[in-house]
Amino acid sequence: MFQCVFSSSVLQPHSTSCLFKHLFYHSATPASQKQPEPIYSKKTEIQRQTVRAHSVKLFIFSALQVARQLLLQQQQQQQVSGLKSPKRNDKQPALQVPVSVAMMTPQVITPQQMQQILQQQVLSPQQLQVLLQQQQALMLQQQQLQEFYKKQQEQLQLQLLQQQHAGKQPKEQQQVATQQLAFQQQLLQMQQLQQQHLLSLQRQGLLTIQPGQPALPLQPLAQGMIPTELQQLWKEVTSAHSAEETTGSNHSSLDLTTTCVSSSAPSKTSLIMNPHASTNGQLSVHTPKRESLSHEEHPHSHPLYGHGVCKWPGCEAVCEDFQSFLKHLNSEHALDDRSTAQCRVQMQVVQQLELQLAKDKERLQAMMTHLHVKSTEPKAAPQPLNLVSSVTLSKSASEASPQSLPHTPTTPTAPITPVTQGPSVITTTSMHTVGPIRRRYSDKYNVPISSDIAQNQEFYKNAEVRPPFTYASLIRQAILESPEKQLTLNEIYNWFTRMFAYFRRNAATWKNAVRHNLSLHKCFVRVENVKGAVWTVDEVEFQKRRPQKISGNPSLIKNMQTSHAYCTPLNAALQQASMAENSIPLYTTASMGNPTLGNLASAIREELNGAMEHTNSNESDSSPGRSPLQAVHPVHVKEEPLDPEEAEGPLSLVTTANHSPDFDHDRDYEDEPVNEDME
DNA sequence: TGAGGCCTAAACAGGC
DNA sequence: CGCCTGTTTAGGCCTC
Repeated sequence: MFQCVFSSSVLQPHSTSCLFKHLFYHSATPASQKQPEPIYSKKTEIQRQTVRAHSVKLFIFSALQVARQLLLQQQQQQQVSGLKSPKRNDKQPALQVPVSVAMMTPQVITPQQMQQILQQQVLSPQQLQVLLQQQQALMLQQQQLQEFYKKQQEQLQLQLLQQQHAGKQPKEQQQVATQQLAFQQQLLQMQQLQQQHLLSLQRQGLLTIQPGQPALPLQPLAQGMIPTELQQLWKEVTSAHSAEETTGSNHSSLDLTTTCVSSSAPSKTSLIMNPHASTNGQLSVHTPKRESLSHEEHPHSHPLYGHGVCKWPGCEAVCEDFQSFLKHLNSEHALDDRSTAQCRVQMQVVQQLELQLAKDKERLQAMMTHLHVKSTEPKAAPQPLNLVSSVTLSKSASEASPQSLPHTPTTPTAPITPVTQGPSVITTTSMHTVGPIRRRYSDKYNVPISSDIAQNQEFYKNAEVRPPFTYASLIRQAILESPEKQLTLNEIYNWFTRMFAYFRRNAATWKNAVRHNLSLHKCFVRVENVKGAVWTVDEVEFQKRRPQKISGNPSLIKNMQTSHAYCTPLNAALQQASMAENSIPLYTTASMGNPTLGNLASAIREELNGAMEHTNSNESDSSPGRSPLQAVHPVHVKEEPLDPEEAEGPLSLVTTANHSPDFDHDRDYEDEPVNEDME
């Protein structure tokens, strides 16, 4: 970086501003991005590793030093001008600049030079002045707050003592507590102010925060403090501040050694924010403070001491008692390179853990939110984990209990959940085509498919959840739902796509399966009709192929429920509750909206949710909510164009008779042009 | 472990 | 020829 500035031929001897800009840049660049030669004392950097933030003064001083160096170079160049090319002449000395500056003993700069340099700064002198004034004002404020806080503390203690003796005046206590609270809020505001100031300095490049240093976590930490911690912090601030004040006068002398050696004060701001920054140069408020707290209050419970072993990372030295531990701590883990490095590593570990914790918390929150929603509705509509779900929830909640809200026949409800399908969303297809897809139980276990479909109609329509029924059962259901108990193949197709979002994609696959099932199973009888062939159901044959009935066997039902990934609790409820509805092929909207069934199902479902929720939540998590319109994959529609002629034929009767509420958007699946027009 | 059920894929044929 | 419908076969997975 320095090379690119100094060795470059671009840099002419007169371009001091350029030099300062680069110098400024480097001084404001995190150490990890820097060249091995920092602008201030490399020795200090390596040995202490404590200076992590550069104060404005330090920067000014460095700039002045470089300016001096540059002036010297210019003088030398003037003396040797014509002897060497500027390029070569610049190159070597320029590289030395930072080092020489760093190692140089402080020198006095004339006011003219100072003025010159300041004029060439990236920041104007006025800006610097303002920043310095801001810092001083903050310091002043802090002092005032500190004094005020002390007074408050004394007052509080006095009052507490008085009240202990008198045992009265809870009102005053409240007032004091309120004052304390207000003051703590003031403290927090103060810290916020300082944080903002810190950030502003950072943005302006005047202050360097090392990557990984908790400049931002500082605020949450401060906010998370309990009053006692704040109090302790103030004590530490007080001591550190007074220490800083003692060395503060040296700053004005622009003494590099003082500034750097007083690495205990790398910057006023950081010092204010964190007195412990002096120990390792990192803004760590929380851990050391807690350490000291616990150390004071519980002398023998040190976070670094436990079970007779020093818990310093990588140490594990055996200390027989606490005193020996303290000796060990002071001797082996004193403030040196190793300790500070280890501390920094530990800090990064903590940061990583905090990051992980935050992520896990977020995940937990999402899970809880999701489960809470699930527990309030008998059959959750697809709940994508995004902000749209809030709309979806309220909507689906009303949809899930259609008895509460009568359907408006012309308004498809699902399009309110505008969740687009994206690769980031785990689709139910991907989830269910592998595992649970095999678990079809309705045939075997006599779970009324019509009830399930009726109760979860909206769910199936909107969620790409594979229905837990075999193709044969679905085909039979489709046929039985028709007024004449017969359907053409295309009508069966339409029924599938209309009733299940799942079957709006991969049409070639499932249609092939439908045809395969129609041909394979004897229960499906092909009847030649005037318009062609229609399919009917031979119930006798259908019952024949379901010999394994376990209805009435609770244990098997339970196993079925627990092992089933779809709609299990609801089916369990329906198993017991919806016999009134059972296998009525032509269920109506009224039957769908039976409040008793719905409530009972919900109640039973809640009772069962302990073991089932996770499966359902998985299901729901993997079921992206989507509107039917969006769920209709245009590609698939085009791949498998449905016959609009059929839609106007017998199918219209079927849908009109049975699903008038959804007829309009059912048509959308059947009539592609309309669908696209609507979209 | 084997049988049966189910799903998926594919080939093939006939009709429109 | 392409598409739809219908049949058949094969393989794999799952449950019992």
